[in-house]
Amino acid sequence: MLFDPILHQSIRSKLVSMLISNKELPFKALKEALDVTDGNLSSHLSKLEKEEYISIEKTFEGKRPKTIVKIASKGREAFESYIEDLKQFIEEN
Amino acid sequence: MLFDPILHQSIRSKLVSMLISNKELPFKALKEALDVTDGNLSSHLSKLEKEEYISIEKTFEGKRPKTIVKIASKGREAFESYIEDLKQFIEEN
DNA sequence: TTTATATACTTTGTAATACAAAGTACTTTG
DNA sequence: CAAAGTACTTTGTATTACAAAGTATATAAA
Repeated sequence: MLFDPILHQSIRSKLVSMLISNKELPFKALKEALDVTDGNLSSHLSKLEKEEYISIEKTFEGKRPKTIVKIASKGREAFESYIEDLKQFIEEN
Repeated sequence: MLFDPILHQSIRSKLVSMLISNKELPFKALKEALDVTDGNLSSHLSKLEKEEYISIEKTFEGKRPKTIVKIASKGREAFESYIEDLKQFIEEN
């Protein structure tokens, strides 16, 4: 039984977890909480968006660009399954 | 908090888990249980051995080569920590 | 008895990943 | 208005994860 390869990665699982408990988060908040470089976060977000696990909304805060990230239903379901898989793995060990 | 990159991989975590509950296992049994190709298993074993998570013993069964794999103390400890990390992650979610 | 097939692996090649560095497009500040 | 800052994305690269091909020996078939 293989774990979901999209979520079985330290940064992405934490990222998705944050989006589930927060409804929406800006790029900067994610970057700081996850302690990653801009480029690294950008590529993880692109990957999650491509898989439709999250949605990315580009807005403005005053005159500055602002990227708002939200969980998508597919991402929420995948995360729940992933947690169940982890639970089962732990129970077996 | 990042998960141990050696263990945070579907095949390797399952492999190490098998070694913890089995004391020792031959190459073939691992290959069949994990449902991987020879090459893939070989490289995962090499990686775990390089990290001293496992030990690999080359013996013979009759005239045929036989590779016996065992958990090493470092691997056992790392696995226990990894499980604790997973538990904590689950509790937070 | 050479030839083929099987066993038990390891090495090599390659596509995908994870990351930082560099780049883009502004905006603010000295 | 030049320099520095903000908010990202794109590019380059080292590392992975995997299967295909290779190595070495053993057994079976012709």
